[in-house]
Amino acid sequence: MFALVDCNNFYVSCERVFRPDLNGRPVVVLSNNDGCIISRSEEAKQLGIKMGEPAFKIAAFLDRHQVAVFSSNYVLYGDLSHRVMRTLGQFTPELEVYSIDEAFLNLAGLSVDWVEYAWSIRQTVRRHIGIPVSIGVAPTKVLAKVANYLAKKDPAQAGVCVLDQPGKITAALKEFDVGEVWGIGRQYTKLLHASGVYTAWDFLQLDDAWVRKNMTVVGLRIKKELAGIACLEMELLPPPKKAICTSRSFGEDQTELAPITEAVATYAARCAEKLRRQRSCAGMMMVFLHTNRFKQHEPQYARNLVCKLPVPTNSTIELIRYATAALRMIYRKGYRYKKAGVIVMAIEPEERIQGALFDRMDRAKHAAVMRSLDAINAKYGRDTIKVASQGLGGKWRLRQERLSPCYTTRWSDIIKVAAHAGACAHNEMIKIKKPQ
DNA sequence: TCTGGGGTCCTAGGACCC
DNA sequence: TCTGGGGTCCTAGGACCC
Repeated sequence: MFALVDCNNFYVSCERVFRPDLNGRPVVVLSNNDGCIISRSEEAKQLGIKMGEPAFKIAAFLDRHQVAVFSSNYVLYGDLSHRVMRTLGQFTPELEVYSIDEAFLNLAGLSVDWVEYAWSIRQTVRRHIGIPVSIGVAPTKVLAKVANYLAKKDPAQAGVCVLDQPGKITAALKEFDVGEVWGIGRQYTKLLHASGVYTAWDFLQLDDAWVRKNMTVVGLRIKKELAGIACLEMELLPPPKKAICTSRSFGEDQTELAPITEAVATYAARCAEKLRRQRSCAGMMMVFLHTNRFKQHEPQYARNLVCKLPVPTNSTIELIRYATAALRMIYRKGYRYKKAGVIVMAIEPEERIQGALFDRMDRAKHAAVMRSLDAINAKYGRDTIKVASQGLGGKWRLRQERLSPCYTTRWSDIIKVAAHAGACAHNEMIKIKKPQ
């Protein structure tokens, strides 16, 4: 049996952990640059606010309904996610962290009552971290996803759904929209509807050969999993990434090369950090730059440049050098740029890179410098030491006008609890003071 | 004024190898 | 009528996930 544990409205729930006054109120979290709605509380969903909606289009609506709006605070969400995962690890020998807010637990070998076990997981996470979760339990990962979906949607399930009997599974699949099945996206849904397939149960009745032909082996695997045959294994260690991308929209449109160079240097530095964290080097790099495609009346320009590096590297200094050189080659004056990014590819393990005969870089020295840089920044905070071309900040940086404090990761943001004189008279033992 | 960011897997077809 | 057999690597495009 597998359990899928999924945090409810995760980003919103993170914001509420330290703001209990927001419980029962509509709350939303915005994407980077305060662009789109990416997380909604139940109350916000009930108001009809849609996922992915651009915030500026519904600004007046949000105001009118007194919706609490937050910029995304990934430092906070990442930290709370770690804490949730650590707690989940106590309930299984095999934990797969599937995303920032989801994990699979392998329950094989446990002889427990599934419903009770799921309940205790739920209550423990709630008590330790303050985040509500939904739990689906079933014999395969895809079925666990189905169960999780039901746990979330059906209030009668109260956050837990166990599909452990063939009869229960069949009954669930007969009611289950095929488009909600994990791995079946918009295109396949369209295709299936055209073939008269509307529920997960209908899908199970299809011929294997048809599924294989029209939906590749991926579709076939989903079908087997729905039939209760486990094809997807637990992935206990995240495999190293094959490509790493760092890209951002600018806080404001940019026209000059200098600020864009700072941005691209910063993105390259982030890519280098990510490479070093997984102990690998990149052999190729792509830099891209484009204008705002939504502004159709303005001249549009989009270009990218791929370059092969002489020797695979994860040195911030070297990656910045190539990235800014590539940028100079694709930058054209006379456009209003919205976004740029750096992608590193052809990634190989650090200890297995192919040298070059005429390489004149002192790679050992770079590696030593990077180790120091990482150690200092880990201790004193990101970018305590950085390469000068990254700049000291500018209008290209993200707009984050409604950022919450980093309650759990920054000394100055930790909540202060102060006892007030005469508190008892006011029947108010403690008062929580919000940091600015 | 204003529209996110970061990934994976699979297939088909072409070029090439012995 | 028929044309050898067995491979790899790379790319572009399409699907999906959070």
